[in-house]
Amino acid sequence: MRTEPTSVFKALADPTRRAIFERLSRSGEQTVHALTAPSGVSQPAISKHLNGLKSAGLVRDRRHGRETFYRVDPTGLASLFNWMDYYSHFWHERFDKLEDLLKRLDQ
Amino acid sequence: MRTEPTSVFKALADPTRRAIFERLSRSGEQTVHALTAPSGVSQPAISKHLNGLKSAGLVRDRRHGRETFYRVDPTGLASLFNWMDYYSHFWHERFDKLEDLLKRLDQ
DNA sequence: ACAATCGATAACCATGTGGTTATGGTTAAT
DNA sequence: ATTAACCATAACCACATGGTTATCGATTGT
Repeated sequence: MRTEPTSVFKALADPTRRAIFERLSRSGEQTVHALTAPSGVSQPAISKHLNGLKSAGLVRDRRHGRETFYRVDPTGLASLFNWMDYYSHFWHERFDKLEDLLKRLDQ
Repeated sequence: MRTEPTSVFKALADPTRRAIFERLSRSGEQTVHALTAPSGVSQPAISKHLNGLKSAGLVRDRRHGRETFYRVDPTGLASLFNWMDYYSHFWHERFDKLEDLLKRLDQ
């Protein structure tokens, strides 16, 4: 695959946008209204952030009446996983599994 | 740990900066001069990018005479690994290993 | 001693970005 | 039929960002 991960890195570089993504990951599908409430920014700001996440392939939307539900698209992180997996070889050849690295970093 | 990964995401979101990081990963320690040559941008631009990577904890520098050598600091990616590991639980509960997810995404 | 090289910094510029308020189009509620 | 709610878009603003050229201090080479 090896797709260009720039858009994904950019989308996740903003704390507000990452908070939206994390909330959708934890709590599942949410309306714009529900995402706006605890965010501390205006509804148009949330709409723009959601559009950014959508352009990066990280979320999908579903219209139902006057509401729009957003949910995480897990495949959107493929480029990120690929990038980290690919370059981890150069940093830590001694780790033959990414999982091992994760365990060590947790300590 | 669960440190704030914003600075790392930001640092890697720029293609020029990511190219520098990737080159340092592949080829090891490099001077600013060596990094500037194939980059397509000016030396001050490279210096600024290196400073950004350094602030994010992704590289370290070593002065030797009039040259400055930069190298990857592998621990700088800890927050990124942590973030991805933590949230991968919410996306794909059925994957009990991150490694499995990587394999599937490669197809 | 003098000249050249390396790399960081300053000053500047164009563009991008994250926020706002205002508004309009749909849909739901009264 | 009106009114209210939901969400996207437009217009705008302040600031960040990625680039440039000019320059300077420090080191190396002649």
